[in-house]
Amino acid sequence: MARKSYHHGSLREALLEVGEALIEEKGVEAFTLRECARRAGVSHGAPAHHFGDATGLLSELAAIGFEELDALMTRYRHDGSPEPYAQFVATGRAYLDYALHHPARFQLMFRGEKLRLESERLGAAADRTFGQLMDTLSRLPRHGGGGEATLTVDEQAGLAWAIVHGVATLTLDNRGFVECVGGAEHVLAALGKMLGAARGAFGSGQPGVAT
Amino acid sequence: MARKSYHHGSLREALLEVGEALIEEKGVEAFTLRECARRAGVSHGAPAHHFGDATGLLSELAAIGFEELDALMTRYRHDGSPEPYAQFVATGRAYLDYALHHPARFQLMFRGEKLRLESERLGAAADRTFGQLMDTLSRLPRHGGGGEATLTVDEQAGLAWAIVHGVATLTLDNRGFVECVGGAEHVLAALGKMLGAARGAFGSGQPGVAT
DNA sequence: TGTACATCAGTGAACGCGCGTTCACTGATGTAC
DNA sequence: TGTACATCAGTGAACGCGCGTTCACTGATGTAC
Repeated sequence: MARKSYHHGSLREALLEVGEALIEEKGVEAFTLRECARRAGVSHGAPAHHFGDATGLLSELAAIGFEELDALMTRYRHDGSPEPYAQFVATGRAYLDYALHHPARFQLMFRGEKLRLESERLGAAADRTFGQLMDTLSRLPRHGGGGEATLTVDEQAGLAWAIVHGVATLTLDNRGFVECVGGAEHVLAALGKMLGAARGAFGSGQPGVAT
Repeated sequence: MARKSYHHGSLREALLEVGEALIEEKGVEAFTLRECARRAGVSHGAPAHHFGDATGLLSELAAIGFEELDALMTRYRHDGSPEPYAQFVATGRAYLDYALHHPARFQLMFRGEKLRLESERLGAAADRTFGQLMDTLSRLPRHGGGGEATLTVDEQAGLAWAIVHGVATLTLDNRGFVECVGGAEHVLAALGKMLGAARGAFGSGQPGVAT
């Protein structure tokens, strides 16, 4: 790992890798630029040349996170049936998988703390991800009747997003949830069942099973 | 506000009040014992006599939070119809109201960071709250068929909890959510509609409307 | 009622720590001519 | 091909900051006799 040259060569990438490992290991709160520099084997002033300050680096990490999540959703959707329900389930599955496999980055991305929200890359990546989410949900067929019980696209999307996000954050943060109702898989399976029964509200297509 | 005596008299309570204000104002992460002491007009060593360290004080705050949330749920349930759906909606409503009115404390309670999880008062209060949640949900009638689509108590509870928690955390943390799908009220209304349509899965009683 | 003593609550000075930030610097690299 | 120069990336010492923790202390309070 010893550097030969005075210049690192790819310090930017190295800092991102090391920063990722750091938050995954000790939590977002424990993140410091100095520790990052230390792990990258570089003096503590060096990171400033690339990221300015800690928020800069974390925002970049969050942006990468959204890009990955977006790609994961696309992949899951592509690998499954094109049927709207299946697409919806694939998207939710990707969201949940991402959260459970990258808990610290998920928190970084969705809590929005310590992020420079004006960051162009971050904003674009987040918009693209949320856009894909909304797009998938908007393709679900509406409830046929057109009466009072019809859910609008927004309502449908909000509920679906809330369920998946709720399962993800409760599973990550809350022991009580896991103890009381079983793990995320358990709840996901229940969601599949409910979608079957509730397809009147969520649209009239075939229910996709979440397992 | 000047103290007459050398002893504060009710420093413990004062520190809790001041700590509450501090996290609500600057976020849980910015909480320090020294700032607490400063605001209570007391030397920075004094809090140690009552709480040991920062985690001790925060755990006490979280315990109080659970006690309040538990009481709020009880009140909402008591004020509404005894019908199972209404009870369920009242519980969720209390959960959401609490989160939106005490965002920092809600985060403190549910993220579980910086808490002494062995704390007796905290554990008891949390258990009681989650118990009430589960109890309310378990009274919802089961789906009649008994077939594959039947949700168990745990599944039903997990889904309901996840929805409400998801709405709460996304509303608090995520600008994108609010922009894409409207506010918490909007989503709650949608939940009411969906419950109507999905009552086959959530039980066969009267649907309660969440608005 | 008074005295002696133990206990408790709050003080304030001191310590070491790791942090972010600054700054003059130096080694490496690229480019113009 | 060589030289001169600008620019960039990384160095390392120094600074001030607020934090938690420790410790000997002192004022107040309660209790035993």
